Amino acid sequence: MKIYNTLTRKIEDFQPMDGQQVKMYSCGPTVYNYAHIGNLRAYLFMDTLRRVLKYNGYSLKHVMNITDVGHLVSDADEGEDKMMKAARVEKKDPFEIAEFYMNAFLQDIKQLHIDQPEMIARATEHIECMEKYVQKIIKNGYTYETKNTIYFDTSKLDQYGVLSNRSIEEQKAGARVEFDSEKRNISDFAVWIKAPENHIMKWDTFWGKCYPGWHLECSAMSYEYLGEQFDIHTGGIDHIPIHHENEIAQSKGFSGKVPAKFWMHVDFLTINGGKMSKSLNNLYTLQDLADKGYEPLVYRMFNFTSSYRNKINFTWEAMEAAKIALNRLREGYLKHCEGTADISQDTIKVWEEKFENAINDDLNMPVAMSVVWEVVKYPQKSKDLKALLLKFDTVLGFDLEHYQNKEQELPQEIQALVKQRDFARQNKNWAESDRIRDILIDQGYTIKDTSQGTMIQK
RNA sequence: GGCGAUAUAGCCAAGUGGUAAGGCACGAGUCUGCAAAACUCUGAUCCCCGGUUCGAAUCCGGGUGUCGCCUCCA
Repeated sequence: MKIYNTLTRKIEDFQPMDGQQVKMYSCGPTVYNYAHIGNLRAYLFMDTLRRVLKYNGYSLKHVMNITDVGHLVSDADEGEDKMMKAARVEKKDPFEIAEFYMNAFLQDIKQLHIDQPEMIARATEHIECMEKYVQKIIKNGYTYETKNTIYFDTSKLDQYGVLSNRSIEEQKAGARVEFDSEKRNISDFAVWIKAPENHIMKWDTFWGKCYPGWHLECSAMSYEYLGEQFDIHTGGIDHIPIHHENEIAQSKGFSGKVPAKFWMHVDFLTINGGKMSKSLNNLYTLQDLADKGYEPLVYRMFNFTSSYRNKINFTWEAMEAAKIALNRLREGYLKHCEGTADISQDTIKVWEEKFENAINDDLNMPVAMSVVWEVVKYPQKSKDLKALLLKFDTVLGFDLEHYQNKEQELPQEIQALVKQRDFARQNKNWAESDRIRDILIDQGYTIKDTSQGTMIQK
Protein backbone atom coordinates (compact mmCIF):
# COMPACT_ATOMS: atom_id res chain seq x y z
CA MET A 1 0.00 0.00 0.00
CA LYS A 2 0.99 3.57 -0.58
CA ILE A 3 0.58 6.39 1.89
CA TYR A 4 1.56 10.02 2.01
CA ASN A 5 4.33 10.84 4.39
CA THR A 6 4.43 14.38 5.75
CA LEU A 7 8.07 13.89 6.62
CA THR A 8 9.13 13.47 3.01
CA ARG A 9 6.13 15.18 1.44
CA LYS A 10 5.74 12.25 -0.87
CA ILE A 11 3.56 9.25 -1.39
CA GLU A 12 5.62 6.23 -0.41
CA ASP A 13 5.30 2.49 -0.29
CA PHE A 14 4.46 1.35 3.15
CA GLN A 15 6.00 -1.71 4.78
CA PRO A 16 6.11 -2.21 8.52
CA MET A 17 9.64 -2.29 9.87
CA ASP A 18 9.34 -5.80 11.18
CA GLY A 19 7.35 -7.10 8.22
CA GLN A 20 4.10 -8.12 9.89
CA GLN A 21 3.14 -5.93 12.77
CA VAL A 22 2.48 -2.23 12.37
CA LYS A 23 3.52 -0.11 15.29
CA MET A 24 1.54 3.05 15.35
CA TYR A 25 0.93 6.03 17.60
CA SER A 26 -1.95 8.47 17.39
CA CYS A 27 -2.29 11.77 19.14
CA GLY A 28 -5.47 11.47 21.12
CA PRO A 29 -7.81 14.00 22.68
CA THR A 30 -7.33 16.40 25.52
CA VAL A 31 -10.31 15.49 27.65
CA TYR A 32 -11.52 18.82 28.94
CA ASN A 33 -14.73 19.01 26.95
CA TYR A 34 -16.97 17.03 24.62
CA ALA A 35 -15.37 16.13 21.31
CA HIS A 36 -16.83 18.02 18.38
CA ILE A 37 -17.26 16.55 14.93
CA GLY A 38 -14.02 18.14 13.77
CA ASN A 39 -12.09 16.27 16.44
CA LEU A 40 -13.91 13.13 15.54
CA ARG A 41 -12.88 13.33 11.92
CA ALA A 42 -9.32 12.70 13.05
CA TYR A 43 -10.31 9.50 14.79
CA LEU A 44 -12.38 8.35 11.84
CA PHE A 45 -9.26 8.74 9.75
CA MET A 46 -7.24 6.83 12.31
CA ASP A 47 -9.81 4.08 12.27
CA THR A 48 -9.85 3.84 8.50
CA LEU A 49 -6.09 3.55 8.51
CA ARG A 50 -6.30 0.75 11.06
CA ARG A 51 -8.90 -1.06 9.04
CA VAL A 52 -6.99 -0.76 5.79
CA LEU A 53 -3.81 -2.03 7.44
CA LYS A 54 -5.74 -5.00 8.77
CA TYR A 55 -7.35 -5.57 5.37
CA ASN A 56 -3.82 -5.88 4.03
CA GLY A 57 -3.09 -8.61 6.54
CA TYR A 58 -1.03 -6.71 9.06
CA SER A 59 -1.48 -6.94 12.79
CA LEU A 60 -1.45 -3.80 14.85
CA LYS A 61 0.18 -2.46 17.92
CA HIS A 62 -1.41 0.90 18.20
CA VAL A 63 -1.15 3.38 21.04
CA MET A 64 -3.27 6.44 21.56
CA ASN A 65 -2.81 8.91 24.36
CA ILE A 66 -5.45 10.62 26.43
CA THR A 67 -4.19 13.99 27.56
CA ASP A 68 -5.50 14.65 31.02
CA VAL A 69 -2.78 16.97 32.25
CA GLY A 70 -0.22 19.44 30.98
CA HIS A 71 -2.02 20.93 28.03
CA LEU A 72 -1.85 24.66 28.55
CA VAL A 73 -4.60 26.90 27.42
CA SER A 74 -2.71 29.92 26.10
CA ASP A 75 0.86 30.78 25.29
CA ALA A 76 3.37 28.03 25.54
CA ASP A 77 4.56 28.41 29.09
CA GLU A 78 2.43 30.83 31.02
CA GLY A 79 -1.18 29.88 30.60
CA GLU A 80 -3.47 27.74 32.64
CA ASP A 81 -3.71 24.00 32.16
CA LYS A 82 -6.80 23.12 30.14
CA MET A 83 -7.87 20.55 32.65
CA MET A 84 -7.57 23.05 35.47
CA LYS A 85 -9.55 25.62 33.58
CA ALA A 86 -12.37 23.22 32.86
CA ALA A 87 -12.35 22.19 36.49
CA ARG A 88 -12.61 25.79 37.60
CA VAL A 89 -15.41 26.56 35.19
CA GLU A 90 -17.39 23.46 36.08
CA LYS A 91 -16.43 23.67 39.76
CA LYS A 92 -15.15 20.12 39.81
CA ASP A 93 -11.97 18.27 40.50
CA PRO A 94 -9.74 18.13 37.40
CA PHE A 95 -9.46 14.38 37.73
CA GLU A 96 -13.24 14.14 37.65
CA ILE A 97 -13.31 16.29 34.55
CA ALA A 98 -10.81 14.02 32.87
CA GLU A 99 -12.72 10.90 33.82
CA PHE A 100 -16.02 12.31 32.61
CA TYR A 101 -14.87 13.58 29.23
CA MET A 102 -12.68 10.61 28.57
CA ASN A 103 -15.68 8.37 28.97
CA ALA A 104 -17.74 10.65 26.77
CA PHE A 105 -15.04 10.44 24.14
CA LEU A 106 -14.84 6.66 24.30
CA GLN A 107 -18.60 6.55 23.96
CA ASP A 108 -18.45 8.81 20.91
CA ILE A 109 -15.89 6.75 19.09
CA LYS A 110 -17.78 3.59 19.90
CA GLN A 111 -20.90 5.03 18.35
CA LEU A 112 -18.93 5.89 15.24
CA HIS A 113 -17.66 2.32 15.07
CA ILE A 114 -14.11 3.49 15.61
CA ASP A 115 -12.13 0.56 16.92
CA GLN A 116 -10.16 1.30 20.03
CA PRO A 117 -6.40 1.18 19.68
CA GLU A 118 -4.74 -1.74 21.41
CA MET A 119 -3.42 0.60 24.06
CA ILE A 120 -5.01 3.74 25.40
CA ALA A 121 -2.52 5.59 27.56
CA ARG A 122 -3.49 8.31 29.99
CA ALA A 123 -0.88 10.95 30.68
CA THR A 124 -1.56 11.04 34.40
CA GLU A 125 -0.80 7.35 34.64
CA HIS A 126 2.57 7.81 32.99
CA ILE A 127 4.17 10.56 35.03
CA GLU A 128 7.06 8.37 36.11
CA CYS A 129 7.61 7.26 32.57
CA MET A 130 7.79 10.90 31.47
CA GLU A 131 10.04 11.77 34.37
CA LYS A 132 12.58 9.16 33.30
CA TYR A 133 12.30 10.29 29.73
CA VAL A 134 12.87 13.93 30.47
CA GLN A 135 15.77 13.17 32.78
CA LYS A 136 17.60 11.51 29.96
CA ILE A 137 17.02 14.50 27.73
CA ILE A 138 18.38 16.70 30.48
CA LYS A 139 21.36 14.43 30.93
CA ASN A 140 22.03 14.56 27.23
CA GLY A 141 22.30 18.31 27.49
CA TYR A 142 19.31 19.47 25.52
CA THR A 143 17.64 21.60 28.17
CA TYR A 144 18.10 24.61 30.40
CA GLU A 145 16.34 25.74 33.54
CA THR A 146 14.59 28.93 34.44
CA LYS A 147 12.96 29.67 37.75
CA ASN A 148 9.86 27.59 37.18
CA THR A 149 10.40 25.74 33.96
CA ILE A 150 12.78 23.37 32.25
CA TYR A 151 12.95 24.24 28.58
CA PHE A 152 14.04 22.22 25.62
CA ASP A 153 16.79 24.09 23.81
CA THR A 154 15.95 23.72 20.16
CA SER A 155 19.19 25.37 19.06
CA LYS A 156 21.04 22.25 20.24
CA LEU A 157 19.50 20.26 17.43
CA ASP A 158 21.00 19.78 14.01
CA GLN A 159 17.69 20.97 12.63
CA TYR A 160 14.47 21.97 14.32
CA GLY A 161 11.72 22.30 11.72
CA VAL A 162 11.76 18.82 10.26
CA LEU A 163 8.11 18.42 9.31
CA SER A 164 7.12 21.95 8.57
CA ASN A 165 10.34 23.18 6.98
CA ARG A 166 10.56 26.10 9.29
CA SER A 167 13.86 26.99 10.80
CA ILE A 168 14.19 28.85 14.07
CA GLU A 169 15.20 31.95 12.13
CA GLU A 170 12.12 31.74 9.97
CA GLN A 171 9.94 31.50 13.03
CA LYS A 172 11.62 34.52 14.52
CA ALA A 173 11.24 36.49 11.34
CA GLY A 174 7.60 35.65 11.03
CA ALA A 175 6.65 36.11 14.63
CA ARG A 176 3.97 38.64 15.26
CA VAL A 177 4.19 38.56 19.02
CA GLU A 178 7.28 39.09 21.12
CA PHE A 179 8.21 35.82 22.68
CA ASP A 180 8.72 35.16 26.35
CA SER A 181 12.17 36.52 27.23
CA GLU A 182 12.86 33.60 29.53
CA LYS A 183 13.29 31.42 26.49
CA ARG A 184 16.54 31.46 24.57
CA ASN A 185 14.93 30.64 21.25
CA ILE A 186 11.45 31.28 20.08
CA SER A 187 10.91 27.64 19.28
CA ASP A 188 12.04 26.39 22.71
CA PHE A 189 9.31 24.76 24.69
CA ALA A 190 8.60 23.66 28.25
CA VAL A 191 9.18 20.03 29.13
CA TRP A 192 8.88 20.15 32.91
CA ILE A 193 7.03 22.79 34.87
CA LYS A 194 6.94 23.67 38.55
CA ALA A 195 3.39 23.62 39.78
CA PRO A 196 2.03 26.68 41.57
CA GLU A 197 0.73 26.20 45.11
CA ASN A 198 -2.92 25.98 44.12
CA HIS A 199 -2.28 23.53 41.31
CA ILE A 200 -4.10 20.27 41.99
CA MET A 201 -2.47 18.23 39.25
CA LYS A 202 1.13 17.95 40.37
CA TRP A 203 3.54 15.21 41.30
CA ASP A 204 6.63 14.85 43.45
CA THR A 205 9.51 14.62 41.04
CA PHE A 206 13.22 15.13 40.70
CA TRP A 207 12.64 18.88 40.43
CA GLY A 208 10.05 19.29 43.16
CA LYS A 209 6.29 19.43 42.72
CA CYS A 210 5.84 19.56 38.98
CA TYR A 211 3.75 18.60 36.04
CA PRO A 212 4.95 17.62 32.57
CA GLY A 213 4.94 19.71 29.42
CA TRP A 214 2.27 18.71 26.97
CA HIS A 215 4.55 17.41 24.23
CA LEU A 216 6.39 15.10 26.55
CA GLU A 217 3.64 12.57 27.01
CA CYS A 218 3.57 11.48 23.39
CA SER A 219 7.34 11.03 23.26
CA ALA A 220 7.55 9.17 26.55
CA MET A 221 4.56 6.93 26.02
CA SER A 222 5.35 6.04 22.44
CA TYR A 223 8.85 5.11 23.58
CA GLU A 224 7.45 3.09 26.46
CA TYR A 225 5.19 0.95 24.28
CA LEU A 226 6.66 1.15 20.79
CA GLY A 227 10.34 1.80 21.28
CA GLU A 228 12.70 4.38 19.85
CA GLN A 229 11.33 4.05 16.35
CA PHE A 230 7.98 2.84 15.10
CA ASP A 231 6.08 2.80 11.82
CA ILE A 232 3.36 5.42 11.75
CA HIS A 233 2.49 8.49 13.74
CA THR A 234 -0.87 10.13 13.11
CA GLY A 235 -2.49 13.37 14.16
CA GLY A 236 -4.30 16.47 13.02
CA ILE A 237 -2.71 18.80 10.51
CA ASP A 238 -2.51 21.43 13.23
CA HIS A 239 0.01 19.30 15.07
CA ILE A 240 2.60 19.60 12.34
CA PRO A 241 4.20 22.92 13.23
CA ILE A 242 4.43 22.70 17.02
CA HIS A 243 3.44 19.49 18.68
CA HIS A 244 5.02 17.05 16.29
CA GLU A 245 8.11 19.15 15.76
CA ASN A 246 8.55 19.17 19.50
CA GLU A 247 8.00 15.46 19.74
CA ILE A 248 10.68 14.93 17.16
CA ALA A 249 12.94 17.35 19.00
CA GLN A 250 12.43 15.43 22.24
CA SER A 251 13.13 12.13 20.58
CA LYS A 252 16.29 13.48 19.08
CA GLY A 253 17.32 14.73 22.47
CA PHE A 254 16.51 11.35 23.94
CA SER A 255 17.83 8.88 21.40
CA GLY A 256 18.97 10.88 18.42
CA LYS A 257 16.22 9.45 16.27
CA VAL A 258 13.06 10.67 14.61
CA PRO A 259 10.46 8.50 16.36
CA ALA A 260 8.29 7.47 13.42
CA LYS A 261 9.08 6.62 9.82
CA PHE A 262 5.71 7.75 8.51
CA TRP A 263 3.81 10.81 9.67
CA MET A 264 0.22 11.11 8.58
CA HIS A 265 -1.96 14.14 9.14
CA VAL A 266 -5.66 14.72 8.70
CA ASP A 267 -6.85 18.03 7.43
CA PHE A 268 -9.59 19.99 9.17
CA LEU A 269 -13.29 19.90 8.86
CA THR A 270 -14.68 23.27 7.90
CA ILE A 271 -18.25 24.36 8.38
CA ASN A 272 -19.90 26.31 5.60
CA GLY A 273 -16.48 27.05 4.21
CA GLY A 274 -14.95 28.38 7.39
CA LYS A 275 -13.53 27.42 10.71
CA MET A 276 -15.56 26.10 13.54
CA SER A 277 -15.58 28.29 16.57
CA LYS A 278 -17.49 28.89 19.72
CA SER A 279 -18.38 32.40 18.70
CA LEU A 280 -20.03 31.19 15.51
CA ASN A 281 -21.88 28.60 17.54
CA ASN A 282 -21.00 25.80 15.17
CA LEU A 283 -19.01 23.42 17.34
CA TYR A 284 -21.30 20.49 16.77
CA THR A 285 -21.04 17.34 18.81
CA LEU A 286 -22.33 13.91 17.95
CA GLN A 287 -25.28 14.67 20.18
CA ASP A 288 -26.08 17.78 18.17
CA LEU A 289 -26.21 15.66 15.04
CA ALA A 290 -28.42 13.14 16.78
CA ASP A 291 -30.77 15.92 17.83
CA LYS A 292 -31.18 16.84 14.18
CA GLY A 293 -31.92 13.25 13.25
CA TYR A 294 -28.52 12.07 12.09
CA GLU A 295 -27.19 8.93 13.67
CA PRO A 296 -23.42 8.73 14.22
CA LEU A 297 -22.86 6.44 11.24
CA VAL A 298 -24.25 9.11 8.94
CA TYR A 299 -21.32 11.25 9.95
CA ARG A 300 -19.05 8.32 9.20
CA MET A 301 -20.58 8.03 5.74
CA PHE A 302 -20.17 11.76 5.16
CA ASN A 303 -16.46 11.49 5.85
CA PHE A 304 -16.01 8.94 3.10
CA THR A 305 -16.95 11.49 0.46
CA SER A 306 -13.57 13.17 0.76
CA SER A 307 -9.98 12.14 1.26
CA TYR A 308 -8.35 12.67 4.64
CA ARG A 309 -5.64 14.90 3.23
CA ASN A 310 -8.05 17.55 2.10
CA LYS A 311 -10.41 19.70 4.01
CA ILE A 312 -13.96 18.54 4.07
CA ASN A 313 -16.74 21.06 4.23
CA PHE A 314 -19.62 20.30 6.53
CA THR A 315 -23.06 21.39 5.41
CA TRP A 316 -26.44 20.13 6.53
CA GLU A 317 -27.24 19.41 2.90
CA ALA A 318 -24.27 17.05 2.79
CA MET A 319 -25.41 15.40 6.00
CA GLU A 320 -28.80 14.80 4.47
CA ALA A 321 -27.08 13.29 1.44
CA ALA A 322 -25.05 10.99 3.68
CA LYS A 323 -28.13 9.95 5.58
CA ILE A 324 -29.94 8.91 2.45
CA ALA A 325 -26.85 7.24 1.06
CA LEU A 326 -26.36 5.19 4.22
CA ASN A 327 -29.94 4.07 4.06
CA ARG A 328 -29.59 3.03 0.43
CA LEU A 329 -26.40 1.19 1.18
CA ARG A 330 -28.17 -0.81 3.88
CA GLU A 331 -31.22 -1.48 1.75
CA GLY A 332 -29.03 -2.52 -1.15
CA TYR A 333 -27.15 -4.89 1.10
CA LEU A 334 -30.38 -6.47 2.32
CA LYS A 335 -31.50 -7.03 -1.25
CA HIS A 336 -28.34 -8.89 -2.04
CA CYS A 337 -28.89 -11.01 1.06
CA GLU A 338 -31.99 -12.41 -0.58
CA GLY A 339 -30.49 -12.63 -4.05
CA THR A 340 -30.01 -15.84 -5.96
CA ALA A 341 -28.16 -14.76 -9.08
CA ASP A 342 -24.76 -16.22 -9.91
CA ILE A 343 -22.07 -13.66 -10.40
CA SER A 344 -18.90 -14.71 -12.14
CA GLN A 345 -15.77 -14.82 -10.07
CA ASP A 346 -14.06 -12.65 -12.65
CA THR A 347 -16.58 -9.89 -12.17
CA ILE A 348 -16.15 -10.04 -8.43
CA LYS A 349 -12.41 -10.05 -8.79
CA VAL A 350 -12.52 -6.86 -10.82
CA TRP A 351 -14.49 -5.07 -8.12
CA GLU A 352 -12.25 -6.40 -5.43
CA GLU A 353 -9.18 -5.14 -7.19
CA LYS A 354 -10.67 -1.74 -7.79
CA PHE A 355 -11.61 -1.46 -4.17
CA GLU A 356 -8.22 -2.57 -2.96
CA ASN A 357 -6.40 -0.25 -5.31
CA ALA A 358 -8.43 2.62 -3.96
CA ILE A 359 -7.88 1.98 -0.26
CA ASN A 360 -4.22 1.23 -0.84
CA ASP A 361 -3.82 4.47 -2.73
CA ASP A 362 -3.36 6.58 0.38
CA LEU A 363 -6.80 5.65 1.67
CA ASN A 364 -8.81 6.95 -1.24
CA MET A 365 -12.20 6.34 0.29
CA PRO A 366 -14.23 8.35 -2.25
CA VAL A 367 -13.05 6.03 -5.00
CA ALA A 368 -13.51 2.99 -2.77
CA MET A 369 -17.09 4.10 -2.19
CA SER A 370 -17.72 4.41 -5.91
CA VAL A 371 -16.89 0.70 -6.19
CA VAL A 372 -19.19 -0.05 -3.29
CA TRP A 373 -22.02 1.72 -5.10
CA GLU A 374 -21.41 -0.27 -8.26
CA VAL A 375 -21.84 -3.45 -6.27
CA VAL A 376 -24.79 -2.22 -4.25
CA LYS A 377 -26.67 -1.06 -7.30
CA TYR A 378 -25.86 -4.01 -9.48
CA PRO A 379 -29.19 -5.08 -10.98
CA GLN A 380 -28.70 -8.78 -10.31
CA LYS A 381 -29.04 -9.59 -6.65
CA SER A 382 -26.68 -12.17 -5.29
CA LYS A 383 -25.36 -13.62 -2.07
CA ASP A 384 -21.93 -13.47 -3.64
CA LEU A 385 -22.27 -9.73 -3.73
CA LYS A 386 -23.52 -9.74 -0.17
CA ALA A 387 -20.30 -11.50 0.79
CA LEU A 388 -18.29 -8.99 -1.19
CA LEU A 389 -20.01 -6.09 0.56
CA LEU A 390 -19.28 -7.64 3.92
CA LYS A 391 -15.66 -7.87 2.96
CA PHE A 392 -15.64 -4.20 1.96
CA ASP A 393 -17.43 -3.41 5.19
CA THR A 394 -14.42 -4.52 7.22
CA VAL A 395 -12.93 -1.26 5.96
CA LEU A 396 -16.10 0.81 5.87
CA GLY A 397 -17.17 -0.15 9.37
CA PHE A 398 -20.93 0.17 8.98
CA ASP A 399 -21.54 -3.24 10.50
CA LEU A 400 -23.87 -4.19 7.69
CA GLU A 401 -23.94 -7.77 8.85
CA HIS A 402 -26.01 -6.92 11.88
CA TYR A 403 -28.21 -4.35 10.24
CA GLN A 404 -31.08 -6.63 9.38
CA ASN A 405 -31.28 -7.98 12.88
CA LYS A 406 -31.73 -4.57 14.36
CA GLU A 407 -34.77 -3.98 12.23
CA GLN A 408 -36.59 -6.93 13.65
CA GLU A 409 -36.32 -5.71 17.20
CA LEU A 410 -39.57 -3.75 17.18
CA PRO A 411 -41.61 -3.31 20.32
CA GLN A 412 -44.76 -5.45 20.60
CA GLU A 413 -47.21 -2.57 20.44
CA ILE A 414 -45.59 -1.26 17.29
CA GLN A 415 -45.82 -4.63 15.61
CA ALA A 416 -49.49 -4.77 16.62
CA LEU A 417 -50.14 -1.37 15.10
CA VAL A 418 -48.49 -2.41 11.86
CA LYS A 419 -50.76 -5.44 11.71
CA GLN A 420 -53.85 -3.36 12.36
CA ARG A 421 -52.84 -1.02 9.60
CA ASP A 422 -52.21 -3.83 7.16
CA PHE A 423 -55.67 -5.17 7.95
CA ALA A 424 -57.24 -1.79 7.34
CA ARG A 425 -55.39 -1.46 4.08
CA GLN A 426 -56.59 -4.83 2.89
CA ASN A 427 -60.12 -3.63 3.47
CA LYS A 428 -59.33 -0.36 1.77
CA ASN A 429 -60.12 1.47 4.97
CA TRP A 430 -57.75 4.29 4.10
CA ALA A 431 -58.87 6.63 6.86
CA GLU A 432 -58.01 4.06 9.51
CA SER A 433 -54.73 3.08 7.90
CA ASP A 434 -53.63 6.70 7.61
CA ARG A 435 -54.60 7.32 11.22
CA ILE A 436 -52.37 4.46 12.36
CA ARG A 437 -49.60 5.62 10.09
CA ASP A 438 -49.72 9.05 11.75
CA ILE A 439 -49.37 7.42 15.15
CA LEU A 440 -46.35 5.47 14.02
CA ILE A 441 -44.76 8.51 12.45
CA ASP A 442 -45.33 10.42 15.67
CA GLN A 443 -43.38 7.75 17.47
CA GLY A 444 -40.48 8.24 15.13
CA TYR A 445 -40.96 5.43 12.68
CA THR A 446 -40.90 5.56 8.92
CA ILE A 447 -43.22 3.36 6.96
CA LYS A 448 -42.87 2.06 3.46
CA ASP A 449 -45.43 0.01 1.59
CA THR A 450 -43.37 -2.06 -0.77
CA SER A 451 -44.39 -4.88 -3.06
CA GLN A 452 -43.14 -7.32 -0.43
CA GLY A 453 -45.31 -5.79 2.28
CA THR A 454 -45.00 -3.05 4.80
CA MET A 455 -41.53 -2.09 5.94
CA ILE A 456 -41.06 -0.13 9.11
CA GLN A 457 -38.06 1.29 10.85
CA LYS A 458 -37.20 3.77 13.56
C1' G B 1 4.26 40.72 7.95
C1' G B 2 5.83 35.24 7.48
C1' C B 3 4.23 30.22 6.07
C1' G B 4 0.90 26.88 3.80
C1' A B 5 -3.39 25.08 1.37
C1' U B 6 -7.16 25.37 -2.04
C1' A B 7 -10.41 27.04 -6.37
C1' U B 8 -14.14 20.86 -10.46
C1' A B 9 -22.11 21.02 -11.69
C1' G B 10 -27.19 23.42 -6.29
C1' C B 11 -24.42 20.46 -2.03
C1' C B 12 -20.27 16.77 -0.46
C1' A B 13 -16.40 15.61 -3.75
C1' A B 14 -12.74 11.96 -6.89
C1' G B 15 -9.41 12.74 -10.70
C1' U B 16 -1.77 15.33 -11.52
C1' G B 17 -0.84 15.13 -19.31
C1' G B 18 -5.08 11.99 -23.50
C1' U B 19 -10.85 14.71 -24.32
C1' A B 20 -14.50 15.17 -16.55
C1' A B 21 -15.54 8.90 -10.76
C1' G B 22 -19.16 8.47 -7.01
C1' G B 23 -23.01 10.09 -3.50
C1' C B 24 -27.09 13.62 -2.65
C1' A B 25 -30.52 17.29 -4.41
C1' C B 26 -33.40 19.27 -8.68
C1' G B 27 -36.26 17.74 -13.18
C1' A B 28 -38.81 13.69 -16.11
C1' G B 29 -40.80 8.84 -15.65
C1' U B 30 -42.19 3.71 -13.47
C1' C B 31 -44.62 1.79 -9.20
C1' U B 32 -48.48 3.24 -5.61
C1' G B 33 -55.37 4.27 -2.57
C1' C B 34 -52.42 8.46 -0.84
C1' A B 35 -47.72 9.28 1.34
C1' A B 36 -42.97 7.51 1.89
C1' A B 37 -39.51 4.32 -0.16
C1' A B 38 -37.52 1.97 -4.32
C1' C B 39 -36.16 1.91 -9.44
C1' U B 40 -34.98 4.26 -14.51
C1' C B 41 -33.38 8.53 -17.27
C1' U B 42 -31.24 13.44 -17.17
C1' G B 43 -26.60 17.85 -15.82
C1' A B 44 -20.36 20.56 -15.68
C1' U B 45 -14.81 21.28 -20.18
C1' C B 46 -12.86 21.96 -14.53
C1' C B 47 -11.79 30.70 -11.12
C1' C B 48 -9.39 34.26 -14.99
C1' C B 49 -5.25 35.41 -18.49
C1' G B 50 -0.89 33.76 -20.94
C1' G B 51 2.66 29.78 -21.98
C1' U B 52 4.70 24.55 -22.74
C1' U B 53 2.64 20.21 -25.58
C1' C B 54 0.08 16.65 -31.06
C1' G B 55 -2.90 16.95 -26.60
C1' A B 56 -3.89 20.10 -19.88
C1' A B 57 -8.82 20.32 -15.02
C1' U B 58 -4.02 18.00 -14.56
C1' C B 59 2.72 21.16 -16.02
C1' C B 60 4.88 26.50 -15.97
C1' G B 61 4.16 31.99 -15.29
C1' G B 62 0.91 35.96 -13.84
C1' G B 63 -3.64 37.42 -11.71
C1' U B 64 -8.15 36.96 -8.56
C1' G B 65 -10.98 34.58 -4.72
C1' U B 66 -11.40 31.56 -0.42
C1' C B 67 -9.46 29.07 3.82
C1' G B 68 -5.95 27.81 7.47
C1' C B 69 -1.51 28.37 10.51
C1' C B 70 2.14 31.75 12.89
C1' U B 71 -1.56 31.58 20.71
C1' C B 72 -4.61 26.52 22.20
C1' C B 73 -6.97 23.41 18.69
C1' A B 74 -8.12 16.94 15.32
